[in-house]
This record gives sequence, C-alpha cells and structure tokens, in this order.
Amino acid sequence: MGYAAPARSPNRLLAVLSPADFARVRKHMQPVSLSLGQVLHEPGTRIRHVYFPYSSVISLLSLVSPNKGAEVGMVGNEGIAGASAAFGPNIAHLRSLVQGAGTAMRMSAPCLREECNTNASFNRALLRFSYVLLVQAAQTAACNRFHKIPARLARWLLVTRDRLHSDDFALTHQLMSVMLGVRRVGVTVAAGALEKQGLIAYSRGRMQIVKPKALERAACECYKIVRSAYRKG
Amino acid sequence: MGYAAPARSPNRLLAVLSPADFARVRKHMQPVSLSLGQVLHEPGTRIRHVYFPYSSVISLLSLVSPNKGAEVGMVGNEGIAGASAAFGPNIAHLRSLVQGAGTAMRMSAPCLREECNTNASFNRALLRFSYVLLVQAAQTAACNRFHKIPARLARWLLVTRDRLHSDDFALTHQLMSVMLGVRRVGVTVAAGALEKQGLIAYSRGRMQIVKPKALERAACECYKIVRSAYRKG
DNA sequence: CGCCGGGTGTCCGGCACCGCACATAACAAT
DNA sequence: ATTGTTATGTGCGGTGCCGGACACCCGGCG
Repeated sequence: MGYAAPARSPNRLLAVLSPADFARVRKHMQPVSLSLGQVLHEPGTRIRHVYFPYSSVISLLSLVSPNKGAEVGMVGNEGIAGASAAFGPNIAHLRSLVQGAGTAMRMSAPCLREECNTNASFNRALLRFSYVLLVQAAQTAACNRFHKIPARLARWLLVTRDRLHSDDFALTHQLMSVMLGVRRVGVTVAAGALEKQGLIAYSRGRMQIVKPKALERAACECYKIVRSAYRKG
Repeated sequence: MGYAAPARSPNRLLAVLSPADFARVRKHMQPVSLSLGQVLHEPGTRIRHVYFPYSSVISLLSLVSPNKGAEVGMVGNEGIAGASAAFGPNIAHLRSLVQGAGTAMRMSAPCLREECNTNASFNRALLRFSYVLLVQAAQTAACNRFHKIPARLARWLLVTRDRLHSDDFALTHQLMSVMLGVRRVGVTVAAGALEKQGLIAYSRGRMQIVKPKALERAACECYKIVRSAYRKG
C-alpha cells in the first residue's frame, strides 16, 4: 500500500502551503535527485525551474568570470533556489550549484509566479527568505573583504552544518576553495590548522565537525549575524 | 499662489503610485533634507522610517564591526532605503549612510507596510528593487574578493555617477575609503592613478568624471553586470 | 602487480594591501 | 599674517594570499 503525500513538506517554504494548495501545486512539481556539482542555474540564462531542497543543499555563486566566483548564499530545506523567477525578469544572475547531494522538489517558473500572485502567505514566506538571502550576501561581501581564510572556512563549515542538519558531510578541498573563492592550497592549510586544534576531522573528502562550539569561536562574527537573521527572519 | 503636488514623484518608486494613491500616502510622508554623512539606519535597531531619495544618494553598508564595513548597495531616486521594513521583522541589518547630500521623502515604516499590502503594483516595484539590491550585494561580494582597488574605485565612481545623474560630486578620499572598505591611502593612490590617466579630475573634495567611457574600461566587469540588472530589473 | 588519477600536503617568489607615521597643502577663522 | 583644521600625498616594514610547481598517498583498474 502507498503512502499519502505528507501534509507538511520537508521543505519549510512548501510547508507554508495548506494541504489543499500543496495538492494542487504538486501536479506542477517533480521530486528530483541532485548530485554533487550539478549546476541548476547559470547567470544570463532563463530560469525554467526553481528548486525546493529536501535533503540537498544548493550554493549560490556570484561570478566575476566563468570560472572565478564566490558563494554568496546557501540554500537548504528552509529555502528555494531561483526565487528571483517570481519577481523581476526570470533571468538568473547567480549560479546555483549543488553542494550537498540529495533530494529536492522541482517546480516550473511560471507555476511559482502564479502561486506567488495568488497565495499571499506563500508570497510573504518567499519574500522573507529572499531578504535573508540579501543579508547573507551583504555579510559575505564584508566578510570577504576583511576576514582571513581560516575564519571564513570555519564560518562556512558551520553554515553548511546548519543547512545540512548534520555534522558529517562529503566534500573536497577543491570544492570548498571554489565556494570561498580561494586557492585549493589555502583551504588545505586552513583545514589543517582547524584539524590540528581538534575542531574538525577530515580525511579524503569526508568532513566531520568535532567541536561545533569551539569552531564557532574560530569563525568570524559573520556566522552569528547571519544566523540570527535566519532565525528571526 | 502655491503649486500642486506633482502627479509623478521624482522618485521612481513613488512614481508608481497613482495620483490618488500618492495624495493619500502623502499625508504620512515628509520631505526631508539629508546631509552628507548622516546615518539613517543602524544595524540592530528598529527601522522607524524609510527614505525615498529625490536628489540624495544613500549608501548601504554591511558591517563586521562598528567601524569596519563595506558598501553593498547604493540607493538613488530609483529606489528606497529601508525596504526590509515592508517584509521580515523591521530590524535593520545594514547601515544607511547619506553619501550624497540632497532631498528625500520620508515615510513611516507602518505606512510602507500598509501600502505594500494593499497596493499590488507598488509591492511589485518594491520587490523588483529589492532584487536588484541583492544582485548588487552579490556582485560586490565577488568583486571585493577578486578585484584590485583601482578597478573597484573606478566602478564605484561610475555607480555614483549613475545614481546621482551627474558627472560632478562632492566627496573626500576618506569617505570613499569607508565605502570600499580600504585605507584612505589606498584611495589616494588609486585616484591619483586615475587622474594621471586623465579619466577624472579631483581636488579637495570635488570629484569630476572627465572620461566616463574610458573610466568604464578601467573599471571591472561588475559595473556592467549590475547596470544591466538595474535596467532590466 | 604496477599503473594512473584524483585528492592532499609543502615549498617559493612575488605583490597588493595593511597599519603606522609623518610631511605637505589648502582653506577658514581670528 | 597666524594659527588651527581638514584634506592629500609619501615612505616603510610586515603579511596574507596568489600563481606555479612538485612530491606524496590512496584506491581502483587493467
């Protein structure tokens, strides 16, 4: 025997929808499985679908050239990738990159726009999330300007942990270096330092947060600032 | 004899309002005169009023400490400072700093919220502007990470020019250094180089853009990227 | 078994920018 | 004119990160 679609989606934005609304919208969505490194949106191209992560995590990168950029926001099951399709012209300005493999719900852009126009509470939830994204991007801009690699790496690990709801995840130094916009070597050195202090354990693509509290102390203030915006916002 | 309130406001967002709507909202607004260096919003404090620049320009700064930060967006008569009061909790996360003295219209935060909820086209205009702000902040994050001071200064001057609709404005190296998040000396040197090339003329607080086209070539790509978002968005 | 390729660690010269300190120049007030 | 203030320009040692090159280490595969 099958199971009923959950009244509450594992994605917090979709969870705003009433069961009836969810059922209606559900017809325009497909569950998809996202793999590490997959690119969902590319700057300058049209946004055809938006993604509501379930177990996956999606990084948003701002680029200064096709292979040079930095992460400005991270989307977990609290959010949506491609929200801009709901307002403004639905051209992407950020690259959406799958940073944690997992599942997500995919919705067509027109459907999002439609739902946003007819459902006030969904609209509000989307706006709130967009605002949190702005705060993230703004803080990242200042952070990139002032803080050293070790602090930024620590912050990034904590954010990833929060989005992933796990202390244990798979990623390479290479991938982290892309996110932080630094050399791979920079990550290697910084991660080595964190490991020596016993804050993390790392080995060939497997990252474990050992002492979250202490890691928080190693990270810059930006972590707490953005986290508080997430909670309140 | 007096003159009638203009049907179209010199602020592009207010201009979205119909004459009737504008007249009604007008009661909750006051024209104000903003002076250089004035702080309109401070992170962590409540947003009581929002500002629609007429001839003034307002910079939005993200801070990593009370006196260390960087500009993440600039608001001229196309926008509004403090838009987040319309959604989310109306706590500021960015410092709003008057960067170009001039006039603006001030509106109470509750009034903004109210207008936003009842007037769909105004709401949409606000969202579009907020999205442009996100693009600005995101691009600035990457720009801060990768580009050198001279290129960033050139970009900043061009953006200021666009917001101010003038080739000629008043500001000191000190102020520019705050915006770019660099030492004053860094600006002095970079500005000196731009002046030697004949792209700008500068003397004791008075900046003139001499060769905008050439300055554009000296600036990083980020300028064009954000500008195109402004135009389309 | 030996090879290969992705992932990791180490080293080095170069440079943009930092913090600090100080010298000069324009303007304003008395 | 004198003096004080604000705005600019210069010089110097230190450093975090860059680009590039290279050696190791592990697992998979022929």
